[in-house]
Amino acid sequence: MSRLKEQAALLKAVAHPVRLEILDLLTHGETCVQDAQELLDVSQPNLSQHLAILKKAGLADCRIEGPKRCYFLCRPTLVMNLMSLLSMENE
Amino acid sequence: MSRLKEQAALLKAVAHPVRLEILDLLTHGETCVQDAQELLDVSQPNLSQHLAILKKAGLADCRIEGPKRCYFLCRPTLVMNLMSLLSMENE
DNA sequence: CTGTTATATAATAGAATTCGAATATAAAAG
DNA sequence: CTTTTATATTCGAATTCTATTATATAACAG
Repeated sequence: MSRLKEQAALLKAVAHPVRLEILDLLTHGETCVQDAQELLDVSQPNLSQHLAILKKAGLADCRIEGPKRCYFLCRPTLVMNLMSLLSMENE
Repeated sequence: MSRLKEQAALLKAVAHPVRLEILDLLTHGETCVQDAQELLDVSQPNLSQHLAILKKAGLADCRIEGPKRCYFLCRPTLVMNLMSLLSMENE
């Protein structure tokens, strides 16, 4: 049952349109917040909040590079498989 | 972007431990509410609510059989693939 | 009809999510 | 130092989710 809770928590972290978009971005490679913001039409604080949620869920992490944070996927295969599942019209 | 919202909505419907358990049950075949309740440790009204959420998300539907409702998966392949993704420890 | 079984719906209260606004931090530039 | 750039954190209000309780509906039995 705690297994189910973990799985549900993971799904909850993904279950948001902006976070899906972030994850999709990250499948194309490491991205810093600034670059993501230009592509995503979200405010900077809100983007930070979403990134924090993904990080907490163990899906993303970041590397510090000067004043920038470069985010990347921790479980790229999982994310990519999930995305491809979602993108199938039927089944 | 509305595509993303739809995908997020689908994930949200799945992102709950009880609903994950229900979906898992349904992968084993059609199940009536009564039988599900015995296996799931949820109250009858709560179970009905969760089933309604899955139905609304287009993941499940039911067949009326006398006083019983037999629930089944509308997109079994999607659900099964999702479950198997979630059950992998890494990746 | 009346009661019983199986399920759904409505109402509510409390918890959690969401986003915007303001503020904080930390690195680098000057 | 002071300012600027890049990002994070905090707070609060609005919304949404969740579970419980109570009530409703629908089919069937007697």
